[in-house]
This record gives sequence, C-alpha cells and structure tokens, in this order.
Amino acid sequence: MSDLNPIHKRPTLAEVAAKAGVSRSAVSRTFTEGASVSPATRGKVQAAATALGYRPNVLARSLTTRRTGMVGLVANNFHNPIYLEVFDLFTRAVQPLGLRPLIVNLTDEVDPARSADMLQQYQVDAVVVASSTLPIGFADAFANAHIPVIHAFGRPGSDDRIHVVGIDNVEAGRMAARRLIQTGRSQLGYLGGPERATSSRDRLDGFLDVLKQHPEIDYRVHFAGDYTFEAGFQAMAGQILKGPAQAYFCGDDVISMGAISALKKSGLDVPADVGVIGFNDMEMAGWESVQLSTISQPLDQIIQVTAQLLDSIINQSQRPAAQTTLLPCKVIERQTLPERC
Amino acid sequence: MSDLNPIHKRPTLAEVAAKAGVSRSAVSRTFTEGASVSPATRGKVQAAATALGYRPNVLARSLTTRRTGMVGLVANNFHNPIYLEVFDLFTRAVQPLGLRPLIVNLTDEVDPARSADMLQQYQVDAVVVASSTLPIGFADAFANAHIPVIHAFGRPGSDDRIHVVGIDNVEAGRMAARRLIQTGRSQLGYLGGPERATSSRDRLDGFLDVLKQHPEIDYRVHFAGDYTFEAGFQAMAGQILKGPAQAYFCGDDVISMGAISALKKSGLDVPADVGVIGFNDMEMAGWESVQLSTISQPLDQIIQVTAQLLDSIINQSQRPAAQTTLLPCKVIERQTLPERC
DNA sequence: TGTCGTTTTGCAACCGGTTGCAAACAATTT
DNA sequence: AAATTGTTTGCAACCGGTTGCAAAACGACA
Repeated sequence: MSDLNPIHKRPTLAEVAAKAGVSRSAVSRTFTEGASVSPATRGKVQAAATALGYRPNVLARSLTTRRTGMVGLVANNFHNPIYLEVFDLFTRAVQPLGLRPLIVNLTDEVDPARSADMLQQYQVDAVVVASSTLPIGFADAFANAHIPVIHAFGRPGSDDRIHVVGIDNVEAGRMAARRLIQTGRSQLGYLGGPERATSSRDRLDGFLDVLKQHPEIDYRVHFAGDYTFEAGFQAMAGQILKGPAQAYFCGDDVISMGAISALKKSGLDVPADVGVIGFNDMEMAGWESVQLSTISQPLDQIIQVTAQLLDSIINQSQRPAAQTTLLPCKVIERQTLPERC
Repeated sequence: MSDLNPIHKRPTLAEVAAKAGVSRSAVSRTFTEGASVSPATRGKVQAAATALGYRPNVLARSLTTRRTGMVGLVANNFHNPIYLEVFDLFTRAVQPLGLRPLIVNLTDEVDPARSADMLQQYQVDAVVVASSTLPIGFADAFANAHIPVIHAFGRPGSDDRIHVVGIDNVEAGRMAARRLIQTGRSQLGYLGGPERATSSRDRLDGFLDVLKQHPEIDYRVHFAGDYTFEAGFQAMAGQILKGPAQAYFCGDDVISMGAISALKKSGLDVPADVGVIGFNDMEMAGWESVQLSTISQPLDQIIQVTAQLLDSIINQSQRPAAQTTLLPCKVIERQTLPERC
C-alpha cells in the first residue's frame, strides 16, 4: 500500500475503453454531459471505470475544450482579516460551479507583466482581482493578455474590458459624513487608508461632498499609510498630538481599531470624547469587547455577483461586455459613535 | 483592442517554429531548462517567440512531464485570522518555487472521497492539509489517491504515507501548565478548542501531565465548541457562573479574546482576578489594546519546511519517505498573565 | 422484407506540448 | 584526408483527452 514508487500512474481513458470493450470515444462520451451514448455502453463503461478507479484528466481535456475551470484569485493584502472572509465566501461560491481558484499573492510583486505571464501559462479561464489597493496596471495587464478580468472591490469605469463589482465608495463617504454630522459634533475627521487606494480617495470625495454643504462644520483629512492596526494607531497618535477632532470616519475597521487603541491609551473616551466609525464590518467589529460602529459592505453579495459573472463568462462562447455592479452599503450602529440627535 | 471575440487564441509552439524556421522540437528545447540547443537557434526562436508573444502552455506540458506545478491547499477554518497569515506565508513561499496553490475550502465538505476526486482530476502534484480540525479521513483519502500529502499543523504518526510538519502540542500543553503554575495560583483551567481537534486533546495531555505532578493545584477542563470568539465567550461565561479558576490556558487566541471579553463584561479584571494565556500569537495578540500573553507557533518555519518538503517531493522522481518535523513553541509574555513569582 | 430516418459507434485527426532516437553537422585527433 | 568524438537537429510517437464525420446499427413503417 505505502509504495514509494516514483510516480503513480492513473488509469487512462484508453485503458477503460479496452476493459469495457468499446472505443475511446465511447468512454469520452459517457463522461461528457449531453453526448450521445446508449444506456448499454454507458453501463459497460461506467462499470469498467469504477473497477479501474478512473477519473478523467481535466487538464488533458482542457487542451481541446479550451476551458480549464481554473480562475486566478489575485490579492495583495493579507493583513486585513476581511480578506479571510473574502476567501471563504469566494471559494465556497465557485466550488459548486466546478471552478477552482488558483491563488496569486501579489504582495511583493511590482511587475504586472510577470503576473500576467503566470496566469497565462496556467490558462486560467478568468481572473478575479480582489483588492482596492492593487495598481490598476495589473488588471490592465491581465486584460491585455486577453484574460477576462473581474475587479472585485474595484472602481468603475477605468477600462471597458474590466468587469467591476463592488460598492459606490463615493456614496459610502457621503453616508459616513451624514452619520457623523448627525452626532451634532462640529469637528470631524477623515482618517483614510493609503492615499494611493482608489477606495480611500473616492470615500474622501463623498465625505467632502457632504461637508461642503455644511460650512459650519470644521473638518480635517489624513491618510494612514496602510490598512493596518499600526498605521491607524500612529495616525491617530498624530491627531491626538495636535488636538483630535470629535469624531472620525476611518477608512477601515482595522485602522479604526488602531485609532481607538491610541485614543484609549491617551485617556480619551470613545465615544464620549471622540467618536469613531469604521468601514467593512469585519467579524471582529461585532465582538462583545469591540462593538465598533461601522459601515458594512455587502461582502456576500459582491461575491455572489462575482461568481455568477464568472460562470457566465466561462460558459458563454461569446464573452459578455464588461459590466459594472455597485451594491449599497449600510451603517451598522454599535458603541463607538454617539447617538443620533 | 477590446474585442469580444469568443475566445482569444494564443500563439502555439508550432507557430513559433514556423516563424523561426526551425522544428517544433527546437522551440520546445529552448524553453526547457538544460536541453541541447545551439545559441544560434535559441536566438532565432526567442526572437520569434517574443515577436508573437508566445508563452508555453504549462498544462499541455504537464501531460508529458507528469508534473503540473500545482499544489492543493486545503483548509476548513476560515474564521481564524491565523489562517490568513498561513495563506500569506504559504503563497509567498511556494510562488518562487514555480508552484501554484489551488485552494480548496472544505468547510462544508463531509465526504473525503469527493475532495480527493477533485484534487485528482486537477492533477495536483501534492496537497497540503493546513488544519488541525480536519478529520484525518481526508488526508487518508488523498494518500489513497496516491497524492503526496503534507499535513501542516497535524499530529505525527497517524499514517506513514503522510508527511507532518507542525509543533509538539503535548509539549506546548506542558509549557502552558508550567507557566500557569509559575503565577503561584492554585486553581487553573484548560479551555480547549473543539474536543475533536487533535491539537486540543494533545495540549490537554501535556497540560495534565504537568499538573499530575502538582497535586496541590486544583484544575478543571472544558472544551469550547469551536475556534471562535463566540465559543470562547460562551465557554468562559459558563465558567464564571460556577466560579472561575484563577488562570486559564485557552486553546487559541481567538478563544482567549472571547474569554477575556466575558471576564471583563462581568467585572473581573485580567490578569488581577483571572489570568489568561492563549495560543498562536496571531497578529492581533500584539495590538496595543489587546496585549495577550500567548504561546507562539513558529508559523514561518512551519511554512518554510512545508515548502521545502513540497519542492523535494515534486522534483525528485523518487518520493521521499514520509517525514515528521516538529518545531518548538515559545511563550510570549504580554499583559494577560500575572508575573512569574 | 426492404426502405428510410435516427441514434449510436469508431476512425482518425487534433489540442499543445515533450522526448528517444538516429541522422546531420562540427570539432578534434591521428 | 580520414576517422573519431561530441553536439545539434528533426522525425515521429506519445501524453490523455475531444470531436467531425461517415459508417453501422437500430427501430418504425410500408
């Protein structure tokens, strides 16, 4: 049983055919949905196949069908717990469709061409870019390589070859601003993620959009360098030093956690002294000891739409035109913001 | 540019050969490490290849080389942030080796045969089971399908076909017990993960091993149903109701967080009233507002060893005999345990 | 029983590569 | 210049499947 043989050889279609006493085509056909095989031969083939423990080689098949069933899942932020939820939802959404996610970590990668190369070599049927911080050059490179691209959590309209499914970050920024104004406080702050992230900038646009209509309210803007606890902590520490605003919209829950930590550390109460609203509604935000008020993205819907889109891209011979789906966010009230008044 | 053509056809080796005016073998050889090609033809081929934008089709190649370069990464716990670190480290460790992780989410899967099937169809060169809660039946099924298996975070010795790389959970349990005893407290508690997880049971064994030598110390044992915050919270709530012990070893950092949250909620101070030591040293444990004392697994080493093992499994024609590597843990002192005394 | 329309079947070519082998070529040696 | 050795090259078969096409088998009907 525990043979250390070089490499184990699986039974092939030809062997099954021989055993069943039929042609190779017959075997192929019994394993292809909707092909023409009589019940009799199908029976013989199936018997032989199970006897031999035969499984069709999907990769060999892909050679002629030109479809591998593999999709690239590219990401570059592995420090934000939200991505674990994304991975979970995504894998569970695509597995039933017969698709296999090939995961690509672009954390250290700077050359779009190289990653496009890799995906190309593996003949992925499509690629999902799950990131709002990856330079658009990457998605472009994939599109140039004629790989269908879905940019999840992306910004719409950048390229008509790239499908986008995500949220309206500008509207989310407005939403946050409105909620902050409802606290009745007069000094607000925006503490964004990295400045290069389109999500950060778009949310700021929405935020400012609303604040421009409220000249009585003072505000300030600052970008944390990164979507991390540490960056949030540092950024808020800086704010505290120059006298903090009375309520902040943070670009991300993890940043919020860092910010709150800094506030508490310097003896300020949340939300009595400073209110905080985060973004993402990651699992931890709901923990008893955290209770972070935040704005939730409809993660599962985003993934559902992405999966459906993948399905139609892969199963239509004609590729659908690039489409954009933006889903609505909502405010989740917990304990880090004062009541509405 | 933005053509919606059915499916884009990439240039093939034959076309490159035609353009370069050489045989198909010549082209194949220029793209195979260490094959015999003269500098002259190599030059011609490379010119033609770049002119056409040719990339070899790795999957077609795998047909003859019997090596796909794909490895299955199977996991079933997507609620524990530690796995995000695992994914990050793993993908970054194997990418430079030319390996591609195919991620398999077994959260809802109960049938080992079905997942083995899937991996088999995709001809993965090996599979890494990254979980201590996945029933051993799965790893067995993979081994039965003649796929080399590395069980990361697994328990040694269960099967001589399965490589194991992880930690000595029994020793970790001893380590925790010793540290808890050093607090000088006389009522200790073990708050494990799910009872079915081998890691939980092994740590308990070590824990009891030490406590048996200290009859003066009282202890209790309880299993949280899951490696989640909620489970930790509930479990500790139960403890509080019947009067909690003075210091706990929790099976996981997330459980610890839940437990601490429950303690604080009911007005108990950590560590003054109840001390807590966790397990894993996940990123969050070091956050300013958390400062969880815990036991760290050498995650990066585990992944490094796994990657090396993969490399040797895949690149030797003779498969190495199953080997077990157990790496040492260490106690990370922070704020949730009283000082040693 | 013969004819005709439908299914079912096998042949053979193809998908995009690799590789053993022998022929062609080049570089040395005698 | 011929013989020997080593390197490059192309042919052709193969990896494990799919599929268009024509022949074979089947069933219904006259």
